[in-house]
Amino acid sequence: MPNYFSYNQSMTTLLTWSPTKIKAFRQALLTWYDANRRNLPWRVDHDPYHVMVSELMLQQTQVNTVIPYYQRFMAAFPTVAALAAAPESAVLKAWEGLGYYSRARNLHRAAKQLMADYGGQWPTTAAGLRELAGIGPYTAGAIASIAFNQPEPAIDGNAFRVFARLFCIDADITKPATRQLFADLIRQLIDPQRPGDFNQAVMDLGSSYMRAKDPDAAHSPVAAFDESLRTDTVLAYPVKTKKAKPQVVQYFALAIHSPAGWLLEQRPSTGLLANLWLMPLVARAAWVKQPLAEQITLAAAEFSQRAGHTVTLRAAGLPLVRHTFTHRQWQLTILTAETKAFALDFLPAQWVPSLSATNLALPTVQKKLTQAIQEGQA
DNA sequence: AACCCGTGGAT
DNA sequence: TATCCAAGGGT
Repeated sequence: MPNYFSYNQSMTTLLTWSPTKIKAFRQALLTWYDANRRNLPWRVDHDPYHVMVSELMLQQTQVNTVIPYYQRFMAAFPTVAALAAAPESAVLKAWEGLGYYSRARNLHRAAKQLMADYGGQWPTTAAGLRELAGIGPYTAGAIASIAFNQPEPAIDGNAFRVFARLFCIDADITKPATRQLFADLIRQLIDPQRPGDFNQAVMDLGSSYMRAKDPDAAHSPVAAFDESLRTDTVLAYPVKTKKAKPQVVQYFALAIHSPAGWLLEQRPSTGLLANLWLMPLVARAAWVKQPLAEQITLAAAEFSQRAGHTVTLRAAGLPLVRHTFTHRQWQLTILTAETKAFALDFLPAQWVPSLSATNLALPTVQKKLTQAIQEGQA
């Protein structure tokens, strides 16, 4: 069966719907949305700051996960000006546990841009919004349409899935070039009177009747427009290539304790968990074939050199801590050291009296380490 | 273009 | 348990 769209064809000539059908689609979608829209904390108004914070948090993150973070973030940073004035450490602490921490740093950067470069005046077009840190094609379209009533598509995973099914589009949505295909289509479908509601309705549709797993396309408000339903191919869309498995990396995690507390090291300002705080790690890859006792001696030597202070490390006898990121799985073997409170002149590090009550932003993997250590002490 | 960047829920 | 995935952006 031929698809309505193929990878190298122009969308303009392939939208087979009549103007009448397009209007009927908009009405079916928006009527359903008006009666069934989710009540979400960032939907109480169309304030661009509220939209921006919610959209950044919602990138690759589920709605239910975001809600409490959004509430706390708004309480801590009620306005763009407040966010711009805050230290990055406070912003990261508010983001702690939400993941993809570059989003928090970009959001902070965008707030500073708005205050410093734009005099607090928001750009109101998608192209203008794209100049702000952390705002890509999706988020620019979302803010432009929701906050500024611009007829811009907001093409997230929901929109890809919804329109791939409605039109049986088999282009691979993981390929950047495919976005243009969908954008050309959605620009013709979007309701020029209510673009923000149109985009949000597509998202609500994509998280309910047209969800990825266990959809209920037959009862969707746009079932009559759904070519994949008509051809019984709903689950064939969208087409996407699979992700690679995360690679395993082994480290020693150093639980170094002194009268001043536990030692936490700040991660580098780029890369994984940038600027967050974590017990010092020592890579084991170069030593994997050596006996454990030898590895511990080598790890102590390496860390002592880094810290400018000699420590003696011991196996803690605690369970291996595993933590999986998008592209890596860490396997952490905890080593312990009891030491005096040496000066931290050579490490971006701090002594913290309590691992569970600190103003430093801790990634989830550190919380797993903390839990393993506390259970070992109990 | 291909790869990097977190986390928790669902199955 | 393993896998997928959820309102993507940066480089």
